[in-house]
Amino acid sequence: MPELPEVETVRRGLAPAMAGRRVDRLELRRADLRFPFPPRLAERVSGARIEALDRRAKYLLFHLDSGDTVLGHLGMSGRMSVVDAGAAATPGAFTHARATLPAHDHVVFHLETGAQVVFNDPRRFGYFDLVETGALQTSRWLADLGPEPLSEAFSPSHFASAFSGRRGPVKTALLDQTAVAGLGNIYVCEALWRARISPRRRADTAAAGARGARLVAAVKEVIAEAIEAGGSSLRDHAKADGSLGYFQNAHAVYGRDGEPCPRCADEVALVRQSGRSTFFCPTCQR
DNA sequence: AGGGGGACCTGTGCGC
DNA sequence: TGCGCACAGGTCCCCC
Repeated sequence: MPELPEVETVRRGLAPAMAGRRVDRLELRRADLRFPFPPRLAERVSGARIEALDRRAKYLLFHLDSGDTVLGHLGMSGRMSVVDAGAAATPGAFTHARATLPAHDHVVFHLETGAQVVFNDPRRFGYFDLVETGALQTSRWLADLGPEPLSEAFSPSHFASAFSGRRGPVKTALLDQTAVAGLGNIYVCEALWRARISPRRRADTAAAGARGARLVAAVKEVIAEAIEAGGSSLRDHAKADGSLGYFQNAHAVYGRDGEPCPRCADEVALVRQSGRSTFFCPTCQR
């Protein structure tokens, strides 16, 4: 599920249920996810009020009135769903409303309203940490991130200098979160297609001059449109209420190998770069 | 420093 | 119908 647009979609879905609410109890149903939970996490969150929900790159940030922030990452298969007070009171409705296996419900925020926010993650690549809000930007999670793609800081000049001297393929470089943060496999493939740049092109030449400006613009467009669409729902739901995003219908190349390129009608190709699938049109991406 | 590969997990879909 | 393999939206760590 989770690249920046999916995480932003989750944030928007959770905010009405969580912002301004007190957490009666944080329930941890196992000792760890990808990493061990920080010491006394449940005690330090239970009883605190969530002042605001924020997002940085693919991280969810739950700012507490205690001065701490819960930082969460969804990994590959993590999702967060709101189960409202009525449904939570009815065991059958509880699981039915979310269409996920309760076996992988690892963390539950029990809110003062009676609503529950459930973190479900079959693969357990997701994780939570607790960081002093004032130290967030320098924390190990956020310190090295590049700018948000939709910010002015992600400009052609920033991009060109961030990739200067990088001779590896631009596809791989874009997945590295230090030049621009929040992109993953789907949106990198889609942005390169829009910019008509080959994923195999050297990063430094892809990010320079007119090409670089095209790529920056393409990244911004793709990310903005995907957020607007509620993200991409590939094999499960993206949204906090269990409904589907629909940006997957707008994918030009991702997951469409063998289909005609929407621009030139030649066949979309699938190659492997650094162990990950890359979809692109070899004819109109150069 | 940059780049590649393996590791971490479970679920699913496909070919035989 | 069943089995085994490849693959999945991420990123961390080790190695060259």
